[in-house]
Amino acid sequence: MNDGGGTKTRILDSSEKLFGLKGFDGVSLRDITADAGVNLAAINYHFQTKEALIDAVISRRIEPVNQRRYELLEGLGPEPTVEQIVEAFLRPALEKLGTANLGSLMGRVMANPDLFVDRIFNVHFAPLAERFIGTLSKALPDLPLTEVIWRFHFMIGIMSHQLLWGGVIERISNGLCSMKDREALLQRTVRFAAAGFKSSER
Amino acid sequence: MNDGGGTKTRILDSSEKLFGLKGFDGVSLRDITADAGVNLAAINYHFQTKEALIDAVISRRIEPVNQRRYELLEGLGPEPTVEQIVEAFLRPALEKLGTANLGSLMGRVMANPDLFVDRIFNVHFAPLAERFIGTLSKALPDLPLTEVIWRFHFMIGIMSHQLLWGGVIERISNGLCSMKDREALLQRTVRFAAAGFKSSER
DNA sequence: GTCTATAACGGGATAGAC
DNA sequence: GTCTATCCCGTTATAGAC
Repeated sequence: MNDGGGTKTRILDSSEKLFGLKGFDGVSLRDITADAGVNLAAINYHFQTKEALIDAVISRRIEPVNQRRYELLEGLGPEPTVEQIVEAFLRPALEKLGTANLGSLMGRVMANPDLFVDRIFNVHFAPLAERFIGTLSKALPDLPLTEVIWRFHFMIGIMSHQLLWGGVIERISNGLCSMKDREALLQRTVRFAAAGFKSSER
Repeated sequence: MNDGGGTKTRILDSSEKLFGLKGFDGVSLRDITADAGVNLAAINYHFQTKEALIDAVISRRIEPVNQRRYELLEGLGPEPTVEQIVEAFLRPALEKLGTANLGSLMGRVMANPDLFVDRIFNVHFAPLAERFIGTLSKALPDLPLTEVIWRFHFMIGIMSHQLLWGGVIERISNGLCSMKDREALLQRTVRFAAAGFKSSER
């Protein structure tokens, strides 16, 4: 249950949690009102439609994360290493999405390309992706742009999977892999992805 | 539309296609009957419930892929390289899942951990994962088992994302990245993942 | 095995009082 | 802004004729 903040915020918080847990189609507006302790009509009053609610839930979290990515990238100096660029991209996702169910929420977004490629990806991610791909290209001058883009997608795949499976990864690894130490997880991921980026083209 | 094979096969084929395109919750039994050209009651006759239909759709495709993975792994000889092991895992996914919408179907599975971790993952993937992780551990004797498992998950993430976003990746990269040359894509993915596996632990 | 018809239910959205 | 009550639609599943 969720009883902090105003009605609108409580709706967003509960939606975020439930969407992350069960997917967008898997959660009804009635599920949300029950969790948020608000009336069904309040959702339509504040957000008109379910689709608009979904967009509001996502946008509220994407922008701070991407803002932080820009900040970290710009704080790197003129000739950043691949490791630093990769970390600038991944750290905010683990930091800001680490609490609550934001991780699985973003995982749900990445898991629905057809649904979000126009509404979310092209709006919120495309400019950011271009910026990071450009910076990576400079740090990897021998790698063709096409190859950089592919590898950027590989990195996004690692991140999405981590966000989605974070909740069960400890269980299916018999307790060996824990998400608790986020800094260690980040460094582990950065090493893997950076090594991939720096590998020879053939 | 789909008009080959018997009723049961047509239902499976259409389900596979539509589930891949729109997700399990996003497709109604009526969508399936319309595409398959069969009657609504035929689904209940052959599969009883929607959940059982989903499981049947998935199981029909998972086992041949995993069988091929075992075959490739066993064909490698006593001391395979990391590249060879990674390729043995990834190739069947791209080969057998390359046609139709099998790719996005498997992506949907990987995108729903809570739904499938018990029904699918633990049943079909767990033994396979253990086998591959063991083989990778032998090829990477200095890497702790925990680290091998983490990196195995990173690889799965790359694969899942590729399966899910394959359909839109060409569009969002302005035509630069194409899924058409599957062999090139496979080699590109193997290089990236193998480099990640072989990177130093810290 | 395959159809029509329908039951039984839950979904999103809205009207209108307060 | 928040409530109750309700509309209307699509959903899964089933009954029963053929």
